[in-house]
Amino acid sequence: MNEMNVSLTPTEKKILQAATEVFLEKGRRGARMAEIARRAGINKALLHYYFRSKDRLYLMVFRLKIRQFFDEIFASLPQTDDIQEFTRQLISLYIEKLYRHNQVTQFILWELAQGGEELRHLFREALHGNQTPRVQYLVEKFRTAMERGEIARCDVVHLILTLVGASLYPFIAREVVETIYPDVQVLTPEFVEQRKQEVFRIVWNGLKPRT
Amino acid sequence: MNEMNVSLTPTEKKILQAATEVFLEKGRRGARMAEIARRAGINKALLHYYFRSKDRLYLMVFRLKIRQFFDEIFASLPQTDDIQEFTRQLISLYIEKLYRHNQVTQFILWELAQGGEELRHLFREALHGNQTPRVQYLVEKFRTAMERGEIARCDVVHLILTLVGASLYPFIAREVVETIYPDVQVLTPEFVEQRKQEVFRIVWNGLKPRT
DNA sequence: GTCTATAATAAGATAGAC
DNA sequence: GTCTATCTTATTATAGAC
Repeated sequence: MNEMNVSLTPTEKKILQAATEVFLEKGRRGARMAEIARRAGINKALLHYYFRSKDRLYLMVFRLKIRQFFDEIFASLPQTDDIQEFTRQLISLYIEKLYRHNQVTQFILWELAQGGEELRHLFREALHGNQTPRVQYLVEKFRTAMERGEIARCDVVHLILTLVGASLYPFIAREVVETIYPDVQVLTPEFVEQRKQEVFRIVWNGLKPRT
Repeated sequence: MNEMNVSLTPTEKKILQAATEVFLEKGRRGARMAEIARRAGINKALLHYYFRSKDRLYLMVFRLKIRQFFDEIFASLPQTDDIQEFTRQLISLYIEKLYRHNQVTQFILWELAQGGEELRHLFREALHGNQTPRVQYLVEKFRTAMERGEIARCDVVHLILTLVGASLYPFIAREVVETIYPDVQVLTPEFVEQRKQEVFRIVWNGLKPRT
């Protein structure tokens, strides 16, 4: 689950591993090259030999993780034509990925806190690049269902904001949530399953055709 | 809207103002004392004269803002006994505060990214201190309504996670959201009103008694 | 490729004059 | 209270030997 891309030398892998850890814990600015070197079992000079600067190293780590995350999601989009089932599986997939790629949610948090510039960059790239068909597939799916009257006409943007916000929040605010509700353990299969069901229930309530 | 507490000297106010700006932009570690001093129109020595260290200054700024935020919310909790109306007003109040105290959401983001230690501290303080009655007022309100059958029995924790997540997300991911949906402007009265309605609609769907 | 040593500078904190 | 000058340490980055 933690492998970096193959076709990297063992040293590069060690560095990326260590860098990931430190950037996650301390953030882009708070991270220290010396600590990354220490955890990778090498020295600072070698970091610069391989990645030239702290900034380049950060971008390498960050983009690798985020791309991997979204690639996995788009690679396994549900195929069913039943829009209710599609929605259920989509939410389940998204929350499952948030759960399994916990590092990614942490990176997203850091990025958002800094203004999200790198995230915007990646999104623009994805939207203008070869990800476009996959993104459009999603939008088309809902648009078609809406035209067919299989789901209610509604503001799709707000619905997506609700879906993403409700899914993401427990993972990014994990420590706080677990403090306020001591019997909640976010990173457990049980909680994740409950969350999938709850988000689907609430989103589908907002989608299903008015009767 | 931006005033710091009164009973502060003009210099202290200037410092807190400047510190707030810089900590918001750069985060706790990324912020530079020299820049805070420059924006406050003074020099570094004076910062330490008033606040002893960067850490103390940060905590002062952070706690001031967050306390003010939650105090305002708890001070104006809706009073109605109609649970539907109560829920509507509660969501409206929360989103309105997120909108008006945009700096607070930014601080919350930074804090969460760092693991939320300071936030946890404040919550524990609030839960064990004189805020307890107000917090319990909220919980009791929903519990009572549930016992009376005015709302469906459901997992209140998940409902609150949905409420908070759906409300908070557009504000913390503003830059990204506005990149993906170029016609959305989060910090406008129009969007804020739409969001209030949407979150209420979706939450109430999850609350209203099964028929 | 990997290391040691060191440069160059950035940053928090303080001393001491006024 | 406020300033200038300075200390001390941390930190990124590089030079140069092996």
